[in-house]
Amino acid sequence: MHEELKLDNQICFRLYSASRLITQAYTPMLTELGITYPQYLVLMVLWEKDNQPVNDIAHRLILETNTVTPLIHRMEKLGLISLRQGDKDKRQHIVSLTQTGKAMEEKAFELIPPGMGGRLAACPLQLEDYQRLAQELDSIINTLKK
Amino acid sequence: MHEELKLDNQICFRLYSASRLITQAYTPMLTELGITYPQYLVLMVLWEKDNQPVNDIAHRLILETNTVTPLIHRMEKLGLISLRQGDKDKRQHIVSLTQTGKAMEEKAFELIPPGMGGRLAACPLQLEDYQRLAQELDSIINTLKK
DNA sequence: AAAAATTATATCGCAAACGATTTAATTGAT
DNA sequence: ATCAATTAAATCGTTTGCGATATAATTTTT
Repeated sequence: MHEELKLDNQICFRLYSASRLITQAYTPMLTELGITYPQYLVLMVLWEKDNQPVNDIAHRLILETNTVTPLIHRMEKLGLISLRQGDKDKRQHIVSLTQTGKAMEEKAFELIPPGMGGRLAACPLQLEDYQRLAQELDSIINTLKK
Repeated sequence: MHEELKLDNQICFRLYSASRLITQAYTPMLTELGITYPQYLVLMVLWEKDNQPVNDIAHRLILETNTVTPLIHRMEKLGLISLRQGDKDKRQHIVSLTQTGKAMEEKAFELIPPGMGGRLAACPLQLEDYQRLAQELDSIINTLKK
């Protein structure tokens, strides 16, 4: 039995598990909003800066367009965003928030930070632990994204 | 614009991105072995302890059986594992490694630790950083898993 | 300016995740 | 012992994630 191949020694498995569990913790609030976690990510990108081409959203989320395109189209059907062709570059599809999409920011603000705070209240990590964790994760992300 | 809803302030987005990127870093080696990352996780569980029911594997990986069952069946088709009914509890399906599945441990040992070491060599984190990271992730995982 | 290379998005197919439900076997309660 | 509750797997449907490929528009080369 090689130590390197034990599940308990895998940082990757921890990231995978923590990521899934924390996404699951978001789910009750997101269900109340009628969206999924990746859809919430797209909304956060657009709340910060509206009217972005698919590619910029994908780049910001470190995803490929073959993931983002269908996601965007589902969100269009939900009435959260609208699409129009770019006028400078006709290949681009510019994604914009609808009124519904914009209005969701306030609802998310009321639901999600308190909801997640409650969910993580039992976690022994302090503010500075989360800050260091964020830095460590950024190191990994920056090393691995090409 | 609420600070709490900025992408850059989300620990969850960092976990999601780091998890996907590190899984992607495994992919070239796993492709050489002919398996996926979740299949590799199942193999690690079985390399540590062979002949486990589906439920125990799911529990170890913090997954539901509706994820693990199809995964197991794909691995059976690949010839990595075999399934038999439990003799004590006939509801259980016991998962066992085949010779191919057992033999893959050595190949994985030769490919994956050096491959991932190379991929993360440019990452500024030190051994103690990874150890602390592991602890912090364990805190989150233990808080959120019911 | 025409041809070649690049880029933006979309399409296709497959493997995960996961909520919800189903089936069969086991355990617990009366 | 019988009936109800629980448990182990499986099935179904939807959304992601991603490799591979396709299409159309733009940029670069020649």
